[in-house]
Amino acid sequence: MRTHAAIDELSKTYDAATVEPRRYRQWIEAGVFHEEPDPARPPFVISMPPPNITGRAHLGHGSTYTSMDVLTRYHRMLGENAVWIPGQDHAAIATESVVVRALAKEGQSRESLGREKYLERVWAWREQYGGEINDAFRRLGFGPDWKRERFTMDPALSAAVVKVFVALFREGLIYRGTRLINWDIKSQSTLSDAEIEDEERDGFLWHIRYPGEDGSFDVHVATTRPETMLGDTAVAVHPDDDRYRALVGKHVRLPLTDRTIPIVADDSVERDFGTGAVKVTPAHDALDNAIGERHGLPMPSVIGLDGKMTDEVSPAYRGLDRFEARKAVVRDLEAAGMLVKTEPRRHAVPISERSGDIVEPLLSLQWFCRMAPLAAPALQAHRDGRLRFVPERFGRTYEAWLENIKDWNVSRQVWWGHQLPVWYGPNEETIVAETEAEAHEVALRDFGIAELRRDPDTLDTWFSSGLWPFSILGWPERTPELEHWYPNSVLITGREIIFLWVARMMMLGLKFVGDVPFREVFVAPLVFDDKGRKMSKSLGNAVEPLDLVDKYGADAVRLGILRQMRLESQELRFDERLCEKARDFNNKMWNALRYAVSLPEGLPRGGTLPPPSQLGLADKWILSELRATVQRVTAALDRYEFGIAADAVVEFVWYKYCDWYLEATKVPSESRAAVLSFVLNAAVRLLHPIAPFVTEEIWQALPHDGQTIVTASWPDPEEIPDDKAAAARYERLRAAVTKARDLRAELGLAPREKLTLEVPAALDGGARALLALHAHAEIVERVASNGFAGDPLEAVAVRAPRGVLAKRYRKDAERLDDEVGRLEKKLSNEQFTSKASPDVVAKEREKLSSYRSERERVRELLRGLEATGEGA
RNA sequence: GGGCGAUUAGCUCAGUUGGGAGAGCGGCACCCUUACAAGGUGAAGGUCGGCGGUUCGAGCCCGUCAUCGCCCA
Repeated sequence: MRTHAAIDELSKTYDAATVEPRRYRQWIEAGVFHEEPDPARPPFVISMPPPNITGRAHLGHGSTYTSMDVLTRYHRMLGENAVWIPGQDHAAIATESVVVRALAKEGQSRESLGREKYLERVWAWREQYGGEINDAFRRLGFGPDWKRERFTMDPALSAAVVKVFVALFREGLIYRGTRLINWDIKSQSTLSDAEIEDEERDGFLWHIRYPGEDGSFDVHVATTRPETMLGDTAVAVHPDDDRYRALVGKHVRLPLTDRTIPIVADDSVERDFGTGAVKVTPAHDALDNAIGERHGLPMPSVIGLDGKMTDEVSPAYRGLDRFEARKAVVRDLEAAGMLVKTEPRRHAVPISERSGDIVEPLLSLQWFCRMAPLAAPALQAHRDGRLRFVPERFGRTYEAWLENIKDWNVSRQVWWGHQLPVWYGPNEETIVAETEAEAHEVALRDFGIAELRRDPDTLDTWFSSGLWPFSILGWPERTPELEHWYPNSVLITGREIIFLWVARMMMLGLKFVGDVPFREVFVAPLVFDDKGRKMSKSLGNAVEPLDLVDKYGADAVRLGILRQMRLESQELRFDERLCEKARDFNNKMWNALRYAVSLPEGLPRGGTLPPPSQLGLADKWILSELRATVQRVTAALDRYEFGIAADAVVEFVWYKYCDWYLEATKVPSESRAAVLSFVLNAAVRLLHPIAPFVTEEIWQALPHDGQTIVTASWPDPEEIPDDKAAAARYERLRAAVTKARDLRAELGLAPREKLTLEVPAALDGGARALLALHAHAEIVERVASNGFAGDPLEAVAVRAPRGVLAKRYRKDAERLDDEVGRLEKKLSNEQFTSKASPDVVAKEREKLSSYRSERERVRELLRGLEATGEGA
């Protein structure tokens, strides 16, 4: 396919808004993102972390999801069997709260509708709004294999969930029990740690006196939650704390109750907190619960699921809301003379991300998954290198979590999700089965009962996402997809879900498929605003990526963000100016295309270069630079260094290709059209994974092979000529030009006025033409400096009034004196020459001699000035 | 309290195994030079957070302190 557009057919500025939707449509119609498993090619597979159906595109997707798109596109161009599998997460709690809120506006509720009608309603909601984020992804140019899109609630994926649950139950890894969990009172469900955010809030630290049972001592404890004292069952101190050593084993009277509680010694107590003695409320605090477990303490629940005080407390507080109870307790403690003091204190309060309510830790009968047996293989996989984190340090985070793993509360009091495959008989007989029919069979066989009710709870959303890398490939069937694409090549995610998600996929993948779900985990940086604050809805500083796409185009948003990405940095500071700059760059590249197609001789067919004998100095230089750029970009992408890769292309295209090579071709040559076209074609392929649209548009307008740049091949550095001597010579020419431009300003010459350059007679015509062009100069021969032995380019000088030149040369000479002096001193240092590596010493000697000869040149020019006394 | 990361020009960031610091933006000067003003050319701007150590030599390695951020408890 070839298109030779005349320059006036191409708009003067690149118009992303019209190009992007058109190109995306073409890609979809051509099916370029779809792959079938092909054992003949190496696989490259990424499972898209499924966004919530309630989710919206945010800038975080700019770094993580763009990285996935870039890698998939890059590996596709390398000829691999590259696929990026998309999908969505049903997001139980988030979706439920959205739908319940909508129902509330109609005066309805889950219960008033009934489970079946309610679920229909949620599905309808999903149909209507669940696709929004995919539309956003398309606008961002993402190219996953849409035909393979999966949803965690798809029948096949739901069946996988049930299968895993039943298998884990039968192995004794899933059990039902009463444990401390995070309770969201407003949404009436348990929460995972990830759904809780600690927020600093103003409160008080109340110091309470617990009198000794025998009246011989008092113990003071401090708390930010005085209402929980009604559920205290001990006071704990550190075993090595001399202040309390004698009291351990004694009892104190718990104020406002008729109970006495023991003083226990426990290592976990912080001696420096408050008085060093802490109240222990095992039913309402995680640390206290652990102490309670260790010491076999009773665990009365004093706050109920409704947030009100339970029957465990005295009638005076019973039924009070937890915050009213706090006031009442403080008031009564004060009246009883048990309140020692009250000090204002800012402290962390756990807030439900879903409801905004203060989370209540409490004891509840729930389903749990025993994690230790699953964690051991996951830990081992990392230790023996089957799993690798990039950057590596996140591997330590992963290990630390697995080493201290706790059982996982998998049940949620939500209706939207995977309902537990659990049935109960009239006497709480518990049956776990893959289907209702099987449950009845088992019930009849094992318990002789026919009447069953199903557990209304659903599974934690992370349970189904933990199966994601293999459930989307068809597990438990041994599909070709599963055979060829598992393990995935890499997982890309943010560090905040290493525990919740990454570790669980590892554990479940190893357990059920028998291998790691992915070989590498790339942890992408979080996106911060330009002031270094984390972007969040609550701060109101989140930037809407689609607004940016409207303003600058998707390519510019992607390029702008990726240029900021660095491997070791945890934060990506976003500034809209980055997108603006990237848009400018796209336009620059676009105009390079306009220039190329406007050459009167036209662009040659086919992508081949003329033989080296027909290449000029500038041609050889730009080709060497291109080759180095290909190597740099390839190496960077292989190391997940997206910022380095993007920078390398931009620097090459803008500051080498456009600023110098393109200018150089304004001296007509036989080779220029072929080289311009070859280099730009390769450059847009290098950039295509990062900026897919503009590169396609340019590639299509250049001579090319194939239907689309999406499936074009990655540039091969071995096919690009590399003439180091020629490249070095062009660098000398560039240096001469830059020097000449320096003097322009001092001469007060306008850019359009011509400079005069004096060159040695020995300088070849090709170099003269390039000098004249780049420096906008007239070339005259200077007879004076014919004795110069080096490259005549080094003897190029500007003709200017004696005073101006003398000033300039003296400044240069001074600088060179400094350099020469520095190196002479260094090289005369016995310590340096004997201890530094011979390599380095040789390099320094070389530098010295080049500075010396440069200084010689300058001195010669100065002498020449003084001898002739000539001006201009 | 424990762990991790950052600190380089006014701002955002580069700086490859240690061999006298770079880019972009902003500000300044000059230019609409026919690919591009979403552009070009040039000049200015830095005790590389502080202190100490290793080394012939430290932005880079080690220690320590300070400030900021993230994670865990």
